[in-house]
Amino acid sequence: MEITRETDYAIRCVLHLSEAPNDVIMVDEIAKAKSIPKSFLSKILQKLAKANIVKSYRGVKGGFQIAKAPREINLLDVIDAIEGPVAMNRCAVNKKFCSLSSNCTVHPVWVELRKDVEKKLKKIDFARLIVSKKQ
Amino acid sequence: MEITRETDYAIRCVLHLSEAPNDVIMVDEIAKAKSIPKSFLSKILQKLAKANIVKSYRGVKGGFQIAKAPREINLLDVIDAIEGPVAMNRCAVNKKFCSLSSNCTVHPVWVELRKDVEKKLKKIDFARLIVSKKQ
DNA sequence: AAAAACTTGACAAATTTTTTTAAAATAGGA
DNA sequence: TCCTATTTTAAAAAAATTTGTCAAGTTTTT
Repeated sequence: MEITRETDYAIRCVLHLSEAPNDVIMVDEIAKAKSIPKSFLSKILQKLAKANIVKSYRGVKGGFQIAKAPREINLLDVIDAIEGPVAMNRCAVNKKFCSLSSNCTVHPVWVELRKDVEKKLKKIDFARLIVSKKQ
Repeated sequence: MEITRETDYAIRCVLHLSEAPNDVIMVDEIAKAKSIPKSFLSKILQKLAKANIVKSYRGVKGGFQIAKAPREINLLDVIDAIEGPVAMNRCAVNKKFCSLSSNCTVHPVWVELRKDVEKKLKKIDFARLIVSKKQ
């Protein structure tokens, strides 16, 4: 029941960009600052760009920049961008995965737990994560 | 952020055994009843046995039986037995995995979320899961 | 035109999950 | 007691997923 390495990297990356919202930063710099394999990070940034969390600029002087105010981005946004919908069990997203379907008494537990976790993750925005760093 | 297939199987299995606490049931029967690959289930049952959630009997007339009252076993017990300590991020269990260690502002979020999820899972015992089935 | 930097897709390595196979143990009967 | 069918146990193999790499292509600035 863990987030993946990829998601962890994505969060670090958004954190880095959030700390300098006005700067366009190269993949290489983020990779070094946050100890993330560069080519893997490139891919992650693509997903974040598609989710409109970061903007990309190509060519010389290119790089990535946060696409909106850090307080407008929360942990759930990033996790969703990378992993897709959060679920504890695949059947909590799509019931066809639940071979026992209708009479599965555990199913509702996953659904509720999922809602709970989502609610919590939505509360943590990146402005807050930066602030707590400065303390 | 999902539980594994293995954990899902383990829960179904404990559920099956909880429904007949006085019976010793063969792997094969559980496997068929709950749509779990038989040999994979064997492995899962070993882990459950080590965690003292089920008892095993070998030889002819052998099989598995629930080791304590269903109300004494909760979802967290089973997940812990299979996956080890629940964490959202590996660094929430052991800080040495967190390359950014001391100044990682996300770390406390995982720790708290973990506590939350554990608390919820601990509340769901198998007596309850059976009851809701009968309704 | 050349250099710098992102984009994309294919591929490879590592890890985890699932399945298969062979070994060990036991109840029960000859 | 000893054999055998039955069942668990354990190790190994296969499949799937995750993580990481690389190279060719595209865009932008100088």
